Amino acid sequence: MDAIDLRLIGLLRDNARSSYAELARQVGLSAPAVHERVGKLEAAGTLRAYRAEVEPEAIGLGVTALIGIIEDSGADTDDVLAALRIMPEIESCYFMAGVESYQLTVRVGTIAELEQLIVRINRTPGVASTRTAIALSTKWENRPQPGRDPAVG
Amino acid sequence: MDAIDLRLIGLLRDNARSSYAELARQVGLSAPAVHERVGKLEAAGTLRAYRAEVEPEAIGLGVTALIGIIEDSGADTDDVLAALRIMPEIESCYFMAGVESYQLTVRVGTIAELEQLIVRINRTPGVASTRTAIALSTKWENRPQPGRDPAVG
DNA sequence: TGAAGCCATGGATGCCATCGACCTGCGCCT
DNA sequence: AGGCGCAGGTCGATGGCATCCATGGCTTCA
Repeated sequence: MDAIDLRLIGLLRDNARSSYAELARQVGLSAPAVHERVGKLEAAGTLRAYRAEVEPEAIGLGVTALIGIIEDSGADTDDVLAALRIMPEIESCYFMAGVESYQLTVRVGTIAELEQLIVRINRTPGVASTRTAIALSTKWENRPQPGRDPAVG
Repeated sequence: MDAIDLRLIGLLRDNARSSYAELARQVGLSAPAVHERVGKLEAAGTLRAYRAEVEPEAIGLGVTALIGIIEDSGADTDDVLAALRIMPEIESCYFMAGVESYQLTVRVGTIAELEQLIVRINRTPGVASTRTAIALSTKWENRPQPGRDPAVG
């Protein structure tokens, strides 16, 4: 992980469909060298995936909400997590410090679907209560931040 | 926007670096046809960007937190937003219904940096108070959800 | 029923991914 | 000090891919 790797990561975060030739021009190496570096970053798990970012409204997912979950005192966290994992509407799931054990980002088509989702989560064994906040608008999402050398950090 | 477009979007959300030839095989069309469809989806803004998903720890961003912001009663929302926008640590920013006007996802390297960021946000004119919750672990993030035809939704 | 437009097909062409061979600089061992 | 081995680079070749263009079919609307 050196400065060139960080630049490659930055370039791929800006445009994951860049060709290796293009990346090579940008960082001043040959295409095979870039190919090998990117392959190693993928193998190391640093580059996890390449994803298209889609306008949610265009695919019928116009409602975004954040849901906090308070667990029952005796809840089995693994069971709760497994139940959450199979709900496709849950885009992100963080295990949090604080009263609310989980914080979810969810995406559905309509307020009615959001209601059904909340009911389903509340019925999940181990879930004591939920707190939902609806996003009126998304100012920005998943904005890439320039990486730093973790050794320096 | 038909079923094939939705499948193309799904394939690109799973792997944004798929070649057009590969996409064509998956959906049963020719490569030029896929090329044209994807181009139109990009032009329409449905496909916004292609991004590499990076392990945050590997680029020195191991601390994730969610911050809620309560605005001053007389705050100019545009000014607050502009101040937030120039903070690179803020990965996502939603304008919310409820007491907390904004909900942020932030990513920093250390708890000390998180503290500095919170101070900076609290000092921003128009910000009355903030509430921060730290993510102990990320169960999953940005999991793609199968799209639906928005006309049906 | 006819015409027009949209869209897929198939071929051609130049660029790209990718493999193998070789080179170079550095650290280590003798 | 000198040579060995390795990590990581360039170069060249080749097969596949992106992309443009001309052609032809299907649908839709008058």
